[in-house]
Amino acid sequence: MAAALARLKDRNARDRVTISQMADALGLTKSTVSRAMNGYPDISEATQLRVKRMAEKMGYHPLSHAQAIKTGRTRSLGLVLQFADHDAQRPFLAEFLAGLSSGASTEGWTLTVAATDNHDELIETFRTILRDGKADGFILPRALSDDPRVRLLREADVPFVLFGRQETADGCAWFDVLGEDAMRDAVLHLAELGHRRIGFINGGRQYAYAGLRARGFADGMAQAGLGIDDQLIATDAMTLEDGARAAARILDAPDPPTAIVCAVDFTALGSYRAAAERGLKIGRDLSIVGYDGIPEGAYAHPPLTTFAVDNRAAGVALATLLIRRIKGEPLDALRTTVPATFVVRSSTGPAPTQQPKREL
Amino acid sequence: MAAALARLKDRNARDRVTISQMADALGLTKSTVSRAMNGYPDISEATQLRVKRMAEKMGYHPLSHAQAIKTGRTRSLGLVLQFADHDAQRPFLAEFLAGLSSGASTEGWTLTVAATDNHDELIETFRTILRDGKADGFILPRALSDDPRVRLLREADVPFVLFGRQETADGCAWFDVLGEDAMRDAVLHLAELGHRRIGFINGGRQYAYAGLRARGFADGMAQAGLGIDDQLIATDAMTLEDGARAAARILDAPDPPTAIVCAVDFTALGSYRAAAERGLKIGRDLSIVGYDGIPEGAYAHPPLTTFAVDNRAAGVALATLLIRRIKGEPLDALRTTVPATFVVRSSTGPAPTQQPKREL
DNA sequence: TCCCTTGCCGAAACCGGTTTCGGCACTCAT
DNA sequence: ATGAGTGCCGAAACCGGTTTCGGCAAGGGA
Repeated sequence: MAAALARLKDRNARDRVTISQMADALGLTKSTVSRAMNGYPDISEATQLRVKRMAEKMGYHPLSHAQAIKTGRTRSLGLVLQFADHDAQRPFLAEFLAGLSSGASTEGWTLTVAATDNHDELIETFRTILRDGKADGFILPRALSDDPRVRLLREADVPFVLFGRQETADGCAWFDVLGEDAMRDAVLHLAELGHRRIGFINGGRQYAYAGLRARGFADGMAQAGLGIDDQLIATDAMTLEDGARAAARILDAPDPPTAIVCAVDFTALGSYRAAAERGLKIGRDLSIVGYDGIPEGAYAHPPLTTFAVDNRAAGVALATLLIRRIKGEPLDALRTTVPATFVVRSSTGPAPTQQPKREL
Repeated sequence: MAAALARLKDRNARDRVTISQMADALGLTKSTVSRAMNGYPDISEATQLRVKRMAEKMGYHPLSHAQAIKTGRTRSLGLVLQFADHDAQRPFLAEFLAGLSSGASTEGWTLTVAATDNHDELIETFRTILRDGKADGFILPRALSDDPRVRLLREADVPFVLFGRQETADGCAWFDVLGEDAMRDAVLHLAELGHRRIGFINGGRQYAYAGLRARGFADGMAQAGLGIDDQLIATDAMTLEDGARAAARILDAPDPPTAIVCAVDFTALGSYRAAAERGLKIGRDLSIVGYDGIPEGAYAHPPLTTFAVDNRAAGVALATLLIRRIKGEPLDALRTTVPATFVVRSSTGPAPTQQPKREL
């Protein structure tokens, strides 16, 4: 603790070591030290090593904003959050931030975040951050199918990475979880349990993932040799209430399903409600599979079978991708996907042999 | 949109206007422009106005990291999040961030955030941010009763503001919500409804608020002329599960209460569970008052009576307080409290005239 | 009228880095 | 031996601001 405090004071006491002090200590000039630190080829291996060792020893860390004045880059990642829409984003935010921060800091970068309410303000926010050089690039969470941020940043030639994929992937780096595979596997899992009529509650179609997950569901149904009944399909459900509504409609269809796949955990939890109102016991009369892996799912009754996505890992990945992007790596090397992990709990079970009884 | 794009490009196209361009356009020198922009008294009113008008006209914004090289200040606020403990913080995070960002940006400041998992890393994180000049001060969320961050930053003479109050308030600026008043009013509200045996489920005692809320509860009981039964008191409950456990113990006491005040909404929701397991109908057999105003409370059955705290407003307040602190305002001017707003919903009702029946 | 303030601004140094430009001392082929 | 490269580093300009210092002109008191 005492040591930590002393090191904290270092900065305030202004005994931060500068490049000139390094140069003096080494008997070199500032320029040589600078180039050695940055690995310029015109500095000999031996000198580079000597300089870097001394930096280690003296605790020399170049001041990022002093470098920025010449390089224009400040070693910080930008994140602009939008809260105008539903708040489904919130449970993920903490984990996601932790991941971003971790990914950034291991490379010596930092994270500057801003939040906006409306669209106009959003653009203005990007502009301000850029103008002030507070970020060298941006992480764009929740890719939209037609994303104005992407158009903007791409044309302005500002580095960015998407969390999510876009159809028009040219000119974009991204990281994404394979939601379509999850939806497909959900269907196959249910089919294996004997379900033949399966409903699907998709998320907001403005998001890029909606198309992918719909396709994944369809693929699963096709692979399982099952037909899709439009009456059992719902879209644009993001919240618990949306899910309850959608599930209610689906369950009240003339020929209701024995299972529902939900593209979003919240709507799965909403389906619980609709099922309960109809006297259906989840896991027995009706199977439900969610997606996201929100903590509430584990505590639900019964615990929700779902596909968990690791938002912390996503943050780490996105941060490192963006840093590489800023450093100039080609785009095609900067596209990554990971699978969601299937968590089988108790909301799925064998298909009921007869039509579920309506006890209410 | 096109205009927005053009302005975005501004920065990349490097046609950002510098202080030298300003000087040329005005027929002044850099130094005069700089001092005029910063309101130095040795520049005439007329010139200051002329310069500022021109800055407006040309869109001149001094580069914060260029200033920082001399001033050491970069116009950014630091926020270090900790996720080691329970995740009760999460639902507030989004609103809180939005508030911070908004408060910062209206003053032309930005927000640097980092997240850590463990304690050692925490200190290291502060140090790194400070060393790199990525923040001029810190916002410290969730004040602890004995907070190592406070000790550290105070001794290192780094500006900061607390979200929450401390006993040893000397040397601290803070913002807080009057949780103690809320607890007191909760008791008084219940007493007015005829309740005479009232339980209390407090939050984690490591947090500064716990002591305050306990005192508020005690004050309310005293004002209502009611005695406190230790068997109806629980502490250190933060999560829904904690609340369920605590409520179970309290409800199973020899002489159970007809109402419970909870220092944390999650534990109030947990109490719902314990009550349901005992066949008690919330709002009739058992009244519950929460605190925080989490969204889930509104959707609970029955909707939770609680004290809502505006985390967005808290963020705004904390950001502006910190900025003023960094600018050198005296500490005593930088302490603010606001009341929580009482939201009466359906989890509170008149005290049952007879002992509640145990239907289970 | 003269000197001393005072108000206002310019000149230049400075902050902590990066980058361009050259130049010196070695090879190495001729 | 000589000229042309090449490897390696120093000198100095530069980035976009801030700050110190000094000087000029106007005003005011004696």
